[in-house]
Amino acid sequence: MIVGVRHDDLRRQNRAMVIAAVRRAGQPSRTEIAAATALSHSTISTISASLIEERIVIEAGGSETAASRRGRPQVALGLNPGAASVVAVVLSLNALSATLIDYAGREIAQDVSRPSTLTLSRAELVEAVAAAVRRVLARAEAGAGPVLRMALGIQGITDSAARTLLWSPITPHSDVAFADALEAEFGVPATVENDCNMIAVALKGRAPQRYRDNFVAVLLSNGIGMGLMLRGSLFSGSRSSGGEFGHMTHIPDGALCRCGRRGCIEAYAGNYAILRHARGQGEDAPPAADIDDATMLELAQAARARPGREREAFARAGEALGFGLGSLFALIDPAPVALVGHGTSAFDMIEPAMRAALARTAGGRREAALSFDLEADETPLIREGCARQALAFVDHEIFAPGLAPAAEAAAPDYASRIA
Amino acid sequence: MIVGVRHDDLRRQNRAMVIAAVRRAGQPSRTEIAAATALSHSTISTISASLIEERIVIEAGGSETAASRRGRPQVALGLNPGAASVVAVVLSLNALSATLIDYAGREIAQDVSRPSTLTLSRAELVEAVAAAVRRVLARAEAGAGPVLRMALGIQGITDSAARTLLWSPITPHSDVAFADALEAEFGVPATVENDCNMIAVALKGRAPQRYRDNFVAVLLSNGIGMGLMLRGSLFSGSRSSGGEFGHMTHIPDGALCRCGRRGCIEAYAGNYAILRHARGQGEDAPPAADIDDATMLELAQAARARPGREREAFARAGEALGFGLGSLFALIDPAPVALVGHGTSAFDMIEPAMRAALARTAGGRREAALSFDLEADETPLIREGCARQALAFVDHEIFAPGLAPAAEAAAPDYASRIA
DNA sequence: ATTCTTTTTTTCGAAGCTCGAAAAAATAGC
DNA sequence: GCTATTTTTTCGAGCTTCGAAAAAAAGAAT
Repeated sequence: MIVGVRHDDLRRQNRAMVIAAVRRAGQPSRTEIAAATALSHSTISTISASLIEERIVIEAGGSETAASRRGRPQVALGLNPGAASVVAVVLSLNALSATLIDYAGREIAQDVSRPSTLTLSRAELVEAVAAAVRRVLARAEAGAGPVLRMALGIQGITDSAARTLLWSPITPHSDVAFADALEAEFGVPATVENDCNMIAVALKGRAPQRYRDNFVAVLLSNGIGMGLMLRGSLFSGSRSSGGEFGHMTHIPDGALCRCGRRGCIEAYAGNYAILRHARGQGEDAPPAADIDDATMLELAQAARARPGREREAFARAGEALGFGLGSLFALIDPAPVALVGHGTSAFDMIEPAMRAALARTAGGRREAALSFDLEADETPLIREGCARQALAFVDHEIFAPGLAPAAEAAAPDYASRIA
Repeated sequence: MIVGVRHDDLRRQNRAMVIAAVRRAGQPSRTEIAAATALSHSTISTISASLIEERIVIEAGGSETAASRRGRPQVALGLNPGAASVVAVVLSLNALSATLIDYAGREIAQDVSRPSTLTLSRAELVEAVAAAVRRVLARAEAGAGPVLRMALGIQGITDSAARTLLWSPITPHSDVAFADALEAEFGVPATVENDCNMIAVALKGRAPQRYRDNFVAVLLSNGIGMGLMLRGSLFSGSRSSGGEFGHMTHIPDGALCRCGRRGCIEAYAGNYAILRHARGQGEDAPPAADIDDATMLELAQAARARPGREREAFARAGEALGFGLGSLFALIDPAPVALVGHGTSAFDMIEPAMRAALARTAGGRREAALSFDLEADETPLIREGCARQALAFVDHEIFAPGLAPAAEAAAPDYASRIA
């Protein structure tokens, strides 16, 4: 339902805007905030006064105010690190980390452990996560702000409310209600986020100029994941965490996929598929659940050294990715593409076939000059994305609370073209 | 850049909201508008007073006020048909229509003609459209409101600013600048819209309950088109009119497509592909540009009558559509699907193979019970979509002018899940 | 050392918007 | 004709933002 804009929404909205401007710019002066938000100086003055009074923002004693020009020096504002904190948890195959992050986005404490995720029972898995959070909270210094949000990044499919892990390759259990468990124990709102979505959030945060409105992050590991940003915000399907790029069909009724179906992109481009082909096991060989990085590096070396099955396996992976990206571009044209994960270490073996395939698709016709950003280690990105996502929640829903902004307020289509 | 909400944006926004509420509800009372927008009665009273003074809205003399209850009767408000008018032009293969529509959305006049679009020169094609607009304007009655917007719906690819037809199967010319030509002659802002996008807009207007946030309209004709609605607004790619579902890859290096590439969905599911296969011409046979509906009906009859090439051709079309939809669902899960166009008349021959293919995809796993809405005649939908799109522009940009609403105002991701 | 310039930030009154309560309007029921 | 009921308008209060002017704080000039 369309809903009108009330008068108090206005303040809420502008408060959120000021917080966002400070988070983005780091240590902006009031004048810079006014310029960034197009609000008047007096308004910024009023809003920042109340934010300072509430200890959300602090005056960061005009330290490195660049070359001090003439005139009254700007006084830098910064987010008060002690205003709040959030927990970012990253759970992947046999690896778990929990990180406590202050309101300014800096790491306070971290706990890393290596549970055997494939063999743990459902209760043990949940307990492992809870215990990691417990440990990292115990490790926090006295001055840390109250924990106001937790985000758990996991490879797999979550429900659309981000409360439950529906399915994941790292555990045999389905429908694991992580968010409820964490909320029950710690009394802090929590969400379960898809790892690739968090990667996309992190990329947008790191390079907002490059990763602006539409882009895609593809994770190359044992499986193939995707995080999709459309019109500047994360796109997840209507019913689940969305973006299952790896399970688009590449070859109808083709190679056996980990998901039980046939011909998925992943069944050609996932690590298990590359390994399977390199070892000449045929397309019906059951996918390996856990392949260590060293094995994949060996395969890549072998592929570089001489023609043969290994080289062919990487080329087939590239071909699958190229056709998949071509179809993706045909549909939604998400210009920059980031490839993330250990699989990128063999990108030199993958790229030629990928570009060749892409060039043969309709979506790829404008992509001849497309460059791919590579990032081998996905874990820091996932952690960073979780932290950003959690902090954004605190910014909007706790420090600028009120009614949700009208969905209607999104720019209408004919206008969005002009912008 | 994020931009703050100014004080006057508020009025603009709420004005637009009231206009939208009236357009949606038809003849609502002030009380109903207040309920729909969650604004107070006093605000609605003020805003509607000024809209009435400006002759945008009129009091529609409490006519059919249902069973007149006790109390002061509601006075229905309606859009003033004479406040403005828009022109919706639909150009398709060898067919052209221009329709003048009043501000209340009712048809005032129409002009239908049959130019040979494939053989006209670029200038003649533009002139044909301009002439149709000229004729329909001449046919308007005296009381019609000023024309404030034109929208031209065409099969093909338009630029992202909706000003130029980049490519279309209905003409050999590319980069036809229809919008500039129309604006130059008539002095009215004009846009060129993709036909399938307009179909999606029309569906949303006709059944907003069913076609709400995420859905897709697929046009089955000589080519395969798609209109994609994401989060309640039309999605077009970053650079062009987007959604080239028909050119997602079905079979790598497969059948020859009209676009010159190989293996596109269209190269199996388009009319020319069905015809080609039914006649045993092989996958490299050049696509026919114009196939009349009677031919396709004959093929469907033959397929129904007996097994053979015709039946096989429709099954292959279904299979291509099924795998394509499966990939689409894997990516973005746009729950309701509408199939539009003359191709739906053979849907009984297409559906079984389509569902079978869909069931074999990851995206199709939840779609067993998916029902497809069929609509054989696409032209009225395109016209309706153009009219709605043009009227929405008048509503927002002319009758509630001001700065574009902040893009930032879109609901943040964690919130959108709850809604 | 003092005054002038320049730039940032705050203050203050004005204008605009929405809201709630109360009043006015308009009709059905008795 | 009076009362009850519902819709619509009116009016003052309370926010918010804005522009202009004032205040603050520093470097530059004398």
